[in-house]
Amino acid sequence: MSCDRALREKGYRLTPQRMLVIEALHNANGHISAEEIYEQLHARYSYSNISTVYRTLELMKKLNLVTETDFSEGRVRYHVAEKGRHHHLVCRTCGRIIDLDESIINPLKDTLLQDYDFEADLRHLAISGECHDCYKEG
Amino acid sequence: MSCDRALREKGYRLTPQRMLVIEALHNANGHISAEEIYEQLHARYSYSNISTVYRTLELMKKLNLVTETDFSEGRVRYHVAEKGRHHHLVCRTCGRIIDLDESIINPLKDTLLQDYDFEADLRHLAISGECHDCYKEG
DNA sequence: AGGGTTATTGCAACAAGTTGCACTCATTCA
DNA sequence: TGAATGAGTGCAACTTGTTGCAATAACCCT
Repeated sequence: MSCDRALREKGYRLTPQRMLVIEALHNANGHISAEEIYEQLHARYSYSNISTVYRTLELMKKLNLVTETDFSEGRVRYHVAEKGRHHHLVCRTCGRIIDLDESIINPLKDTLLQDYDFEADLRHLAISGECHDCYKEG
Repeated sequence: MSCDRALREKGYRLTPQRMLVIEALHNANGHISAEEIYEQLHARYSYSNISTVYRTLELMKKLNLVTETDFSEGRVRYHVAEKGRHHHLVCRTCGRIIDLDESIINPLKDTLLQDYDFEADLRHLAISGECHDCYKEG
């Protein structure tokens, strides 16, 4: 759906650069890096700069339009917020990734809200650890 | 207690650089950054390099001697693992930090282990969100 | 449609962290 | 004790991401 409109409605300008960043995010099926977004932007609009990509992503994070997730691969990845509310378990040994429904975090969120009056932002986590097979061997 | 001994026992060498990194970590009350560790190291041992600090911290993380925590301040901070098992709630609006006992995460850890056979590494988290006062205003 | 306002951009410099390589030196073993 | 081994280091180059600033251009208003 329309990230474009969300930006406009909040009073932000809809530049060609921003439109292309949004398009790249929507076309990516799954998680895309800033560098990959920039490649697509630059291919169609050569007077552009990766700092614009970072600034656009920063803005979209602030507006809850994208989530940022660190899979411990040296760069973070982005994902349209509404396209899938989920988390990941990342095995530090074999790299295997297990997907998780968002609801698994709800009890923790509820506890933090009730006991600490804290509204935790826990969308799209990548939780590091060890999967069953690797744990057995280690 | 003796990080020194832990390194030796695992067959790693105890160099002056490593000893000074360990000392800085132990003397710091609270969370210390790589840069701060390097300042202390360099003051006493001028032929040293910050990459050694990073490599030592990496090794100590692997051996569960230190934990690394990202307070969203542009650099991560380190902490001797045994000196306090806890987490932090960081308010993204006012920056306030609320400390949390380690046990708060246990139900989630248990769920991940039972339902997904996944041994989650959830030590020393900094959970971002909004505290009561800021949430009321937003 | 055209002009003014100011958000947004490109650029270049910067900061944190990582990596490959050649050299050093702690440890092992004869 | 002295040589061989390879873990550990310093250095320099690199990667990802951030920031200040001057120039640009999207949007609003007439």
